[in-house]
Amino acid sequence: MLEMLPYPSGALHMGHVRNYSIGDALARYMWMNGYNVLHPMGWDSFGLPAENAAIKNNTPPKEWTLSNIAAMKVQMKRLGFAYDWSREVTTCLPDYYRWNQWFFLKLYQSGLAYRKNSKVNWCPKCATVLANEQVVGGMCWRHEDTPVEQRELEQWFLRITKYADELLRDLEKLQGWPEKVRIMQQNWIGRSEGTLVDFDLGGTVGPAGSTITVFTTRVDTIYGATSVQLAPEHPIVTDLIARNAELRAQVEQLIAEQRRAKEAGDIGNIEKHGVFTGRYAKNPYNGEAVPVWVANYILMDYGTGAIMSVPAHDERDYEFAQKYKLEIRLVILPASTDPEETMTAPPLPFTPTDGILVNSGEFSGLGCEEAIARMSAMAEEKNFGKATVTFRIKDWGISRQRYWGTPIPMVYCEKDGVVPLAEKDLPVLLPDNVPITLAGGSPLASVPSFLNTTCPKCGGPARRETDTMDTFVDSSWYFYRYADAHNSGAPFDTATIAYWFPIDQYIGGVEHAILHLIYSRFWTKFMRDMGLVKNDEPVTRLFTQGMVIKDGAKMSKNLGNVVSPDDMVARYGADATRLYSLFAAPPDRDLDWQESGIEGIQRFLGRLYRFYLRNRQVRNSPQADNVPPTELSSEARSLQRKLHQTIKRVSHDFQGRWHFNTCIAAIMELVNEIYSAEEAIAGGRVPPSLILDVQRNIALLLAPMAPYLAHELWEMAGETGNLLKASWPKHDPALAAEDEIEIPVQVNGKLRGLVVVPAAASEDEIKQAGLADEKVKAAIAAKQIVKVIVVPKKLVNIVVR
RNA sequence: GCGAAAGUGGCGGAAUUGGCAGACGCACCAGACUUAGGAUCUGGCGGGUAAAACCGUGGGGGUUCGAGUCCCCCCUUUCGCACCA
Repeated sequence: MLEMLPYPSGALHMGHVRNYSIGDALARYMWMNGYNVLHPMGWDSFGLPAENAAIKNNTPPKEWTLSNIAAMKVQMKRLGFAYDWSREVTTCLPDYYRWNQWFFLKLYQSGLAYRKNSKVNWCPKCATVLANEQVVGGMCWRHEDTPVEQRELEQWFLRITKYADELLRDLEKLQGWPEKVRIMQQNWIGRSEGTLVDFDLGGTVGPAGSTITVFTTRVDTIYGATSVQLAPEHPIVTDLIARNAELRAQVEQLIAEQRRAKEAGDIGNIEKHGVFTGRYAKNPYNGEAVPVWVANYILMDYGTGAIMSVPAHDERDYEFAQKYKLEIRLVILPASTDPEETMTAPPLPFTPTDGILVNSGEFSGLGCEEAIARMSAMAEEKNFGKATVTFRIKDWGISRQRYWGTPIPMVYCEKDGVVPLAEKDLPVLLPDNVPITLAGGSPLASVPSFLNTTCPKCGGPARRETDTMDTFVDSSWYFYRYADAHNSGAPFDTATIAYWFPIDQYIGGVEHAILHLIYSRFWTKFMRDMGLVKNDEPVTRLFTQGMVIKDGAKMSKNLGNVVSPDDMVARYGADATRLYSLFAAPPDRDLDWQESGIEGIQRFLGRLYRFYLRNRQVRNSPQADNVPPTELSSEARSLQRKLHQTIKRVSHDFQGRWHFNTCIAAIMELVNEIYSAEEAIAGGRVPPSLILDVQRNIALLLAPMAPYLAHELWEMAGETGNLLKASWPKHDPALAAEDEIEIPVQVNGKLRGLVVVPAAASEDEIKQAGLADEKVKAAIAAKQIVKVIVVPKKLVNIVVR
């Protein structure tokens, strides 16, 4: 049972309290059901806020982070979450991050970590690089108002794309994950099957034989291609503008437009512009030379950065062709059972894939799908293209120009170039007393004692890599460490992992649907391939809880609507705080925090407590003197029935849908029932053994959700053993059963009366009782009964005319 | 634009399979206890009516003896994706 570990910002917020209250309730429930539950906690403790705090308060990141951890641990303990602290994982400590470095070396050896000069996302506020996943709508994921810039930098990348296909395919296996998260990952991976086709530029531009390779998912429409469109940053364009000043100016404008749109996050709405290069490229299928354009709606980082433009069968191409009066050539007709329709030209652009090819040489008459297969095969045969698969997901850039992260264990030697450290030289320790600025550039580069080292290969002078790792590296495998937290010879022991993994249940916010959860899946697959783990996936079941809302908005410091857990605990107690976070909404939905709501919970707990206080003497009653149900007073029998019904309802919700709000409501109903039986209890009409039974069971039912009070009540009921080791109660169906039930009687579907019948009444008896009801009689007087519907135990409906 | 989820009293939310809509809690009203009540206990509480009738689950149609629940169309909100070739 695992909840996502927090970033140690200094204080828990209500979102954490909710997340951990859900997880703790489930862990405790599982313990009471006899399972061996591993329920750990840790700290995702590298990252930028520690550096910001260092600047602001002049406190070293390490000090700030460790004191935050200490403070938050106190908060967690106060809330009563049952974690195994002996397995605590703190990612910023060397005994953890050394294994990040170890993994990095393994990745490097496997060719999965590599260095590349590339255009990267740069957040000026963070003064560091961001992974693609950390760019949200053109903005930094941490600074919603800061546009991400593009910079050219040399960076370390992890080859997550090697697993792109498997990451996509295995989503199928994750049936215990929310559909929504699977779809988000599927979109992120963005697999697309298509064809690469070379358009020959030979004789028209550049050196003879040079080609433009386009990527298309609709090669079947290629006879309708009337131009080729290049991304403004395409290498061929770069080459062309080097020799054409006029074109250069125009292309630069396109680039600027594209960049602006990207930064504004509305690249989807960019006004399509283009410029003709004056060159032509040859369509290898029909030998036709089509004009080559540069257009701002073509992105260099998708596919090949070049497309064939088929205006008749693509919306974007259609729009573009209309604007520039390019030829629009129809090559697909609708395939319809109606021959008339098949012959008529469809409204343009016509994009379905179930049409029939026309004007397409030898391929005319084929259906689209078959045409795609045959045309791809032909391209490969004749060596001008091939079927291919592209992905939207890119390799994971992990270099960060920051101090507070895992040092990357590589050195640069003048003689030997890039050299990995040996495993025995790990960990590369993060030095203390490093001046932190947000000036940009890696802070570690300013620390000579860190920077200057010797080459592991030749022993000559070398300098260390000064970038640190993205913190998502830390969280990609932290949960494995819980299972073997003190292993100093390996990240963990494989056999131990095989016992605990995959994680049965992981709980956290949906905001990690892509970043953390896709990196973790990648990391697991890599570890499996190196033989370190046996599972293909880290997490069998994932649950994403809703946000905590106040006054209609997500709690945030900016809006000033945060509720402090410490305040709540001080005013209402830990149990009430936890219980309210479970009661106010089902866990998958957003929760609206209302101060008056938690007061109601506190009242309920008080009511419950007073019942135990008033009836302390029952603890001495012999449990064995059970009175047969038939000999109980009606008040006692009602109470007994309600008790067993409550056990049934609470157990059911714990096993199924985790609607703790209705669990708590059920226990409240039971307490209300107790209060209505108060007089009977005082009058001695409820046997002490039954009262004691009620007391013991309520303590058990409440134990997962309100542990402090539950333990106290458990003792008040005369028990001394550990409540978590007591078994979860079972209801007795016979005792839960009603003797009599109320049956609504409808006439033509409208409620007209209520009759009380024995629970075991036959259909006919129910029907007769319904027909005999005075109100019903009145409603059907002078009407003809067409039929009578009797649903056993549910209702009677009399249809009259 | 595409995809998903949601829409129920004054509020948070119940109604697990088509079967008494509004459990439970909050707020509110009344009463009891009390010097006092922001404590506690009891009762009331969708709209409407003197009481009924009747009307009520975003709107409009439909299926059914019966629809919050199933089907069709539409509206609103939230989230995700968005020239992905």
